[in-house]
Amino acid sequence: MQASQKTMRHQELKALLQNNPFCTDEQLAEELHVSVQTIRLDRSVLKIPELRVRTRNMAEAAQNKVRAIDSKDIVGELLDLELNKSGISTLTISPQMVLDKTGVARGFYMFAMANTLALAVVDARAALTGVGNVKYKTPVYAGAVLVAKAEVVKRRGDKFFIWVFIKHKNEEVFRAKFIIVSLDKVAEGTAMSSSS
Amino acid sequence: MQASQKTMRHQELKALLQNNPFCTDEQLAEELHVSVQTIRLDRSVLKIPELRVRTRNMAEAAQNKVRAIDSKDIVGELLDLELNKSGISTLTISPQMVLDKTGVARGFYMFAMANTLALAVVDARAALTGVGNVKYKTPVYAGAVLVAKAEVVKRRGDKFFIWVFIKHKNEEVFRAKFIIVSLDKVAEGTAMSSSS
DNA sequence: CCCTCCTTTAGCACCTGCTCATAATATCTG
DNA sequence: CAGATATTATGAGCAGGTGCTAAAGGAGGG
Repeated sequence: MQASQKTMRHQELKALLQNNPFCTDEQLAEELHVSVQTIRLDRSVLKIPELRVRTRNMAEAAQNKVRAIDSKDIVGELLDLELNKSGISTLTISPQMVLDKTGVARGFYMFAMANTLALAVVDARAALTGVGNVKYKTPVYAGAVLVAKAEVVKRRGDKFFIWVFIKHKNEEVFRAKFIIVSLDKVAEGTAMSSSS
Repeated sequence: MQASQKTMRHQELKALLQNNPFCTDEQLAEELHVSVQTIRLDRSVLKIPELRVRTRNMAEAAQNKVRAIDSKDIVGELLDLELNKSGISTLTISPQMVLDKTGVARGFYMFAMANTLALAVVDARAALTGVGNVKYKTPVYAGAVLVAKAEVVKRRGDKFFIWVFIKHKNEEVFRAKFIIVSLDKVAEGTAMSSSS
């Protein structure tokens, strides 16, 4: 049960291409100490296309895909939702989300997560954030799986008072209070009163 | 002075590649009703690389772009900075940053812009946001060019109290108060003495 | 009218990074 | 040891070019 060198090589191959997709078979062969033919065979087994096709796919995908980030990746995924009452979402901190210097996640990801969840909770076709009040309690590092819970604590007319807590492994890392203004009835235009 | 058909063809060539970069010389030749050799010659004059290189450049650029989005595109560009005192940055709201339903910019872009600016102002190798207090005053739509001004209003030890105002055409659309905690001891070479 | 200059084409050798097929070795396994 | 499996070698062919040389085609000037 030596996990057949082949299988291991396949893993390595995939890993290599992961962090450098622009690699010719020749380079891969050298890296893995096998012949070019072996690499070709491996690629064909693993259904990995040749360099040019890989490159091309990336270039094509890039034209459309680039923008996927600013919705899903930033705001997390909704797990549970009770309109006008509460909601739960998760977000995994990726290495791109942290500051190089400290390795700590940029604060606005937590804000975005909380704010988006708060907006989702409000049962309105459109809603805007009026005020926000946030507190960062503990730094968060890459890889952390955050869970946010939002709760409507008060409602006055078109204004929803919502609290959001974000936890990482049962430790609270962030909390926020929002006042969300529903634009549902109030037609477009100056819906934002938000007294100062 | 017939603007030499050649020059016109060059323009057309560039235009063609603009909206379909994945085009072989052969296809281009057919499109422009000239021979492949002419296309090659034109490309070489215009310093347009061959298909494979073009594709590759795009793919490579895409890799960086993904990263560029969550830093630059979200947080704006720094225009002016006086460490420990003030800073100014701009951010243009792109169509991707708005909510489909209302066309209003997602609130966390303003938050991210303000927060990042506040952090930049603090003259420390590392700093974290402690608390934030934000208020959205007016909705912002795509195309808006936002200008944020940050000012340190108070400093107590490692805590900086910073106010940030974001304006769009002289109208205040957002304001925030942050307490930023510096993780440095005391920044060296500070321009401002500031009581400690 | 011919001659010259510029543009456009053509032809050929070569390159990279493959595919596809076929065959010859290694290497392990029962 | 045979047999299977894994690896390597070999050769032909393809796409989409580069680079170079050379020839054909006007269009205008003298």
